[in-house]
Amino acid sequence: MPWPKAHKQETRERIVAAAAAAFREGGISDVGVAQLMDRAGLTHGGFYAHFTSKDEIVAEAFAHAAAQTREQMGGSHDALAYANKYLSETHAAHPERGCPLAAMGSELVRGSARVRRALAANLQKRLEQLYALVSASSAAQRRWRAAGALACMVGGLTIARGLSDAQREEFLADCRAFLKDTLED
Amino acid sequence: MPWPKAHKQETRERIVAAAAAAFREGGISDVGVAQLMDRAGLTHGGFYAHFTSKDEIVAEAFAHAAAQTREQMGGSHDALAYANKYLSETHAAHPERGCPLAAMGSELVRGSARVRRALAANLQKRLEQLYALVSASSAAQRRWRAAGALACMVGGLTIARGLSDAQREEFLADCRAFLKDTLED
DNA sequence: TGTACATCAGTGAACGCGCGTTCACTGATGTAC
DNA sequence: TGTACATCAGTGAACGCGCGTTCACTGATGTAC
Repeated sequence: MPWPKAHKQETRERIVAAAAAAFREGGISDVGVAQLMDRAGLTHGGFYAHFTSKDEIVAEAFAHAAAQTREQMGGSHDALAYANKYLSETHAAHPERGCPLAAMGSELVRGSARVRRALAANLQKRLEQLYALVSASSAAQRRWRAAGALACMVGGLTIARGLSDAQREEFLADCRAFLKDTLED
Repeated sequence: MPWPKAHKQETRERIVAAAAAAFREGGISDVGVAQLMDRAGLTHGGFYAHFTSKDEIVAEAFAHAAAQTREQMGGSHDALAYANKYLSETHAAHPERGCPLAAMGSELVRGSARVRRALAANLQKRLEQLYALVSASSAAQRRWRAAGALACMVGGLTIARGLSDAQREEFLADCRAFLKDTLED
């Protein structure tokens, strides 16, 4: 065993992390294998020693980003704090380390079966995370509040990123006020 | 004047309409000039007699799609009817003739200055359209309800499109229930 | 402890392909007489 | 009314380029003796 056995696994994880950032920043179609390998400090030829295709790493990078976002948001004490953190200027300014649904949502939904499976699985986890945080008077209300709040966060952040500074600030503030008004009762 | 003077303008509009459908269906980066010209019934070489670059038609196609969506949604009598139509199975099944924010939102926000200008202008019109339909007890509440409802619709539809049939139906229904609960009072 | 060796992670040149864009051309058209 | 002509919308071959992917190789490593 000429190399430490954890070495290849570590490199693979480094590539996945680099891809997760690169795709969120530049989009899936517009970021090439060479770019993401460069970002991981490697040359493009080595990619296929770790992955069978670009599609494979798209699915893995998405799952990585989704897990990262879940962890970042996990510390929130209630749904409102969660939403305020998600719909913050900081999150809007840093797609490369933020929610992959907002950063590359419309590209993901056109993805392969593999990508869509990853999407469905991670969406489920995010809904459960929110479900545990929202207050409601019935299980049904709790479920639709989790779904609606997530939809509002993802759509709100996506749209906000397309706006100028002043417009973005107002739009994010309006989305936060909307959820505060809705979830607090 | 060897050709009817309206002819070129008509062809141009046909290309814009074809592009608006093609980009919403396949994404901006993944749809080429040749594909959208083919969809308009023309050969790719003629593209540059009408547009200076692909970027130019991205902005125009987005504006076209946004106007189309505004018209389609314009008949709604209140905000809830609007939301129900937007978050319908039909809309989810037909991105190519639906809202461009949901179909290609994450690609648009990374677009050129020209694309982002078109995005900001059309977002403003959509917010005004919703602003006129929502009920609220203050101007501020009215504004954030329009913004929040739009965010929820765009995010909800985008996410729904990535899910399997059964999951999608439930998620859309939850988003509709959320907005019904929120906007009706 | 030092050296020869086998392993395999990573390199970089090369592949066919489709992209956005250019341009010399073709041929359908309305006008002039 | 019929024909010659000028216009220019649309054609299709060609361009350089970067893409995803392949592969012969290099060289850093742990092991055997």
